[in-house]
Amino acid sequence: MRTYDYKKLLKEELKNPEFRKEYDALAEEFELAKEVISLRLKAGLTQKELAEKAHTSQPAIARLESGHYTTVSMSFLNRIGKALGAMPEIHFRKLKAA
Amino acid sequence: MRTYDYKKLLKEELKNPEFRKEYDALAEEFELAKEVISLRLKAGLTQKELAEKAHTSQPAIARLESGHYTTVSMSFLNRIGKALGAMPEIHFRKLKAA
DNA sequence: CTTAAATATATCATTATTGGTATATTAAAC
DNA sequence: GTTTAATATACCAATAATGATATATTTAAG
Repeated sequence: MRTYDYKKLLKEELKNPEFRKEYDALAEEFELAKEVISLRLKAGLTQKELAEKAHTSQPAIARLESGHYTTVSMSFLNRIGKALGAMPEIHFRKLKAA
Repeated sequence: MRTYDYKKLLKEELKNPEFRKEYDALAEEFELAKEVISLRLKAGLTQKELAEKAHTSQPAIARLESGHYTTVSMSFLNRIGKALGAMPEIHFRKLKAA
């Protein structure tokens, strides 16, 4: 059985310039996935553990963290947020005129 | 047939302290609805017109603007955003420890 | 290497969201 | 008052998102 300390792990990994660069380079559209992953790791939770807290399944968390969240509902995000001690906020950002 | 100038209308209405107060007093959870309404009015669109641009129905817009968006999907918001020249952004805001 | 935990992918049933339509309500113009 | 446009509400069918499960892959420990 592995013993993880994700909090420490992420912290250490972010000190690594290469890891940091790749971490930050993820496209804008994956911001939410990044946030979920980051919050989950900081809370020291595995996907399975978060899934249990949010009353969902590990595969559902994996789907969310994969970054394909164009097909995600606010109610789902609300449950995830609650399990992570956070709340989702949505705002529309104006784009430059076409 | 009424002729509206929503841009002007909202601007004028927001000058009214009472209107302004009520407008701002809407709960945090209605932020998104407020944004949609504001963006739509600034674009000079009716619910029906926005619905057509977003390939949805006027009642669906009304539902969104009513503020009950815990049951709204990102794909729906993406379409609305596109029609309004904006894009939805989601972030998790950390809550104080329970 | 083996083993075990964590994460990712796939499939299908169930449930939630949205579409479509009708109609009610509100508000403005006349 | 009437008429018309805009918005809101209600209902059910169609569709999309999620649940549930199984399994594959990745990663780390030994």
